[in-house]
Amino acid sequence: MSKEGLTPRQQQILDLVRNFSADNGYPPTVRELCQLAGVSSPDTVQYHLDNLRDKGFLGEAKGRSRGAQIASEERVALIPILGKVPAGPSSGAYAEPMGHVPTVMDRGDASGLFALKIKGDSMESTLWDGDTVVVRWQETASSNDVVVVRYDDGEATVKRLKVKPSGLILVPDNKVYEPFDIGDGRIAGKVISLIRKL
Amino acid sequence: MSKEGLTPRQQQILDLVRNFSADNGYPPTVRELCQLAGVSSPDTVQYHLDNLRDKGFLGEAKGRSRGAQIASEERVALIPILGKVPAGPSSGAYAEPMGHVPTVMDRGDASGLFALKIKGDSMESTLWDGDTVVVRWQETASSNDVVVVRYDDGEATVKRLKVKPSGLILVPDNKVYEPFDIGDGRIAGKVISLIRKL
DNA sequence: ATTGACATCGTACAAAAGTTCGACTATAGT
DNA sequence: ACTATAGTCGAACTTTTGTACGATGTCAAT
Repeated sequence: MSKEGLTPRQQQILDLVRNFSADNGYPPTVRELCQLAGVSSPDTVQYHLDNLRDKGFLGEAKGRSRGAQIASEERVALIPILGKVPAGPSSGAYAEPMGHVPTVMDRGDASGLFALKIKGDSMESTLWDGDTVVVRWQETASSNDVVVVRYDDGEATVKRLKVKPSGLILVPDNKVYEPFDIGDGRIAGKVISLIRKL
Repeated sequence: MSKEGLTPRQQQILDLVRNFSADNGYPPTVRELCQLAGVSSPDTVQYHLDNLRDKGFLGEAKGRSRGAQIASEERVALIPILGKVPAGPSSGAYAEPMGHVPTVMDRGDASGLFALKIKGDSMESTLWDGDTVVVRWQETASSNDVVVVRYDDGEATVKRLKVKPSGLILVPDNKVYEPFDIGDGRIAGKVISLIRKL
């Protein structure tokens, strides 16, 4: 549990696991690690693996093949990039999205997340054309949150939310555009993160 | 090779592999997929796996346990977040970084990449305090590239580069600060991508 | 009616892989 | 000297796991 004080050997084994996983897409076996680390006995590696698990650097997958998986805080989920905003979190079971965005699974799982490509300049200075945003499914949000709003015709838009007594207002960060009432739109999610290629 | 025309069943199996991998940190075994897909014969799953490999959706790891790894274009590498810019790409063998940033391995591997946390407002409007940037190790860059410059005392800075006949100029995007000569600094890398939590 | 793609089944087998055991070495602290 | 920690070894054992085989069923097109 300590998360502190890895011996040099443990550090090395952990790095080996990380690199192997990144290179191959799956963790190494005990014996593959033997080779990589230059030791001859599987038990030697197993010994270090057990310690790394105890300290929380590896997930609890003892007994399974290639069970030397990196701990979940460091693990990564691929969240789908949706072209349009679909009906809801549970939809689109087997539909192929535009691509995937890797996200660290900091707090629990990533099943409530999706990504969108930004088109247009209505949120300019905050969000640029071509940016990718990560969105969490939620039907309510607070003032100044950047939200995804879905309309019945399937169209979706990303705007900054203002909660007024009169109702919900959507304001484009780009001053060239005018704020407008949400109308029959509904909040689909909140933008929590931005990825931009420079 | 076609990458097109997945049958519904193949689509489902592929999704199962993706979800399992994201949940567990390693791909499923043939028999685990049997359960997930609701079929009883390992050969049925194997049959679909072979097809998915042929079409390029899965990597070539036939014969190995848990060899149903997602194709490398969709795979992810964890690149280290370095507090300070170290000596070079080959350094810091077993040093533990501040954290990791997931990145899709679009073009080959991600070993030439690292990440930095932005501090200060000198690049404001482009880069905000707290942003994480992904940097590719390289010692040269072009005008208008955002670069990481390293000084002999170990200090590093992120600025926009201007190549002038008189030499290299570093210009902060924030107009409050003045451009200055690179001095004895050297280019360590180029900022290629930006990740911002909102 | 027949062909071909798609999909499945159950069984069997050989290789891969996690685990365990007892013993051993080296180092540092008490 | 004694002891605890870290690390290693090699062999044996038990599952797990990928693979192969032969047979069957469905459905659409020819």
